[in-house]
Amino acid sequence: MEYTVGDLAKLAGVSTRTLRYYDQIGLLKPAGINASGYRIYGPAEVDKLQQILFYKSLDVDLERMKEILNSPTFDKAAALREHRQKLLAKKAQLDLLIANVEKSIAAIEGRITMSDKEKFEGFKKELIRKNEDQYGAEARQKYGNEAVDASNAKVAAMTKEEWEKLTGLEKEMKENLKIAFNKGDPACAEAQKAADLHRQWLCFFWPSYSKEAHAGVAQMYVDDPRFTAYYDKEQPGLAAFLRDAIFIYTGKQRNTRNS
Amino acid sequence: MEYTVGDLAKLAGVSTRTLRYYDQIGLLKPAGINASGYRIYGPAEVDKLQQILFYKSLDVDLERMKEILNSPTFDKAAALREHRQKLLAKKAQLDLLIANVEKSIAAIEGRITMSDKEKFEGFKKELIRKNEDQYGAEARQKYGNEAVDASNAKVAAMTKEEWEKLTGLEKEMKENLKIAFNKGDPACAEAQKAADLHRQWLCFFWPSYSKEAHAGVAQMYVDDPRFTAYYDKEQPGLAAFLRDAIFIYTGKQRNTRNS
DNA sequence: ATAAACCTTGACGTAACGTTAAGGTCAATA
DNA sequence: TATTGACCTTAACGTTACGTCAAGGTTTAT
Repeated sequence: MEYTVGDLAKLAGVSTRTLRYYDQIGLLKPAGINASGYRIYGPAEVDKLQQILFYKSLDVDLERMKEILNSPTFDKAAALREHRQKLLAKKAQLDLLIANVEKSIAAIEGRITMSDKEKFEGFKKELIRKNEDQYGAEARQKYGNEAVDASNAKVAAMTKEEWEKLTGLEKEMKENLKIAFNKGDPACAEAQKAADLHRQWLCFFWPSYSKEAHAGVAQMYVDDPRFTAYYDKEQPGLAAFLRDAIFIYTGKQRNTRNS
Repeated sequence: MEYTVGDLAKLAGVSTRTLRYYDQIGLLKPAGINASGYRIYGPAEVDKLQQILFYKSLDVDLERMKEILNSPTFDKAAALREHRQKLLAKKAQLDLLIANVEKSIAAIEGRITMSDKEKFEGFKKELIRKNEDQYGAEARQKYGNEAVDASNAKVAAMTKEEWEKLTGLEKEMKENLKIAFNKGDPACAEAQKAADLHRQWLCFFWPSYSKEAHAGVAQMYVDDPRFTAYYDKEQPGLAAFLRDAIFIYTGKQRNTRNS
């Protein structure tokens, strides 16, 4: 398969100017030149252009590409594996930026206040990474705090309205639940109100509501430690109490379940 | 808080030249100039610079930034949410590139032969995306919600025995996942084992398995705060790592993997 | 009071092309 | 056969987002 500049350009999605420039700087010379002075590229050049575009997507400058691609010890597979690693690193960096954005959204909405220093942390890390990228260092990944903040900030990714409604629902539910818990009766008005609010909360996530599913979730709050911990944190026994209230709300019989 | 160019530059991790340039082109004017002609920046400028750096990380050119930031209808929170969407889109694009790299490695190792056209597909898609990015097309992420919510409903309806089987699977998956996470490679054996266990876990609920749905759920683990919080609680970054592993797993599914 | 460490405004350099400009080549058509 | 239009060529200046001196004024610390 032989290509002229235009053919290869179209194939690769780059401009003909780009190919001529690569020829000019000696990055990608055509396989030959025909009688009328046209550049002719072969399959080897297609492969090399692919390599070039890969590296380009990584922001490797053309000078460095020449070094890499002209190296006699150049192992394609190894280069691609390295490339993959870099792409993954880039993605990790993106995660960091996303976390920062989400944090900023939260800040604007008044839930968190960020110090001026904090505002730039994501970008500073990016600078460091770029440096490391450029000079081939492979050390990285200790973004502990940021990642934790990221997961917190995920909540911020919801629209403001969603967030407010959700937190409002949850807060109201908990208030009712605590009052009911102190009364000790999962059938009392407050407990049933809490169960109803919990249903609304669930409906926020679920496309369709069913009593059975609702009861199932309530049971899971007791069986699954991650949920139990959440509810029992403020008031031990609250998870089980909520389950009882929901069982009554959904009409499920209180049978022999332990915990 | 008042800053001179050097102060702000240090804070933001940019050069003083950059700040003078932004002043020059009217992108970021200082709050004022003191008696000796020094530029003085205030908190509003810190915020604006942050916005600028956000957009810069997206390859938005400075001219467009002026339009965006000087727009009277400019809503910071909305802009950030849009920004976040773009970052997520960029990440999706990275996933595409990674898939392409994986494919190329396979091709080099003789498992597949790629046509010349195929070799450039990833890059062409990138071009399209860049265009869409530039001209304000919106994000489109449709998959995930229904599937995940459906699975939640099923979890809720489960018996305790089923639940225990499930948690067993999950525990084993997590063990593999943590080992893999420490290695840092979502393509390594443990990570892929974890992805496979995760598939089994999913098959517990799903009537039919599909790679696309699997990948969709993996993405949800990162997008949905409920899941992210769960995975990242023990090991920050784990949700994203699991997603990456699953993306590789679902992309490589064709290569004789059994279980 | 003098150096170090800031700040100022030019002004030229750069990477990786985009964009004319001015012209040669090739296949198909009037 | 001549011309059109889509190719190709080299040459050269333009662009973006700064980096990098240069030449000089200001502030702070000793």
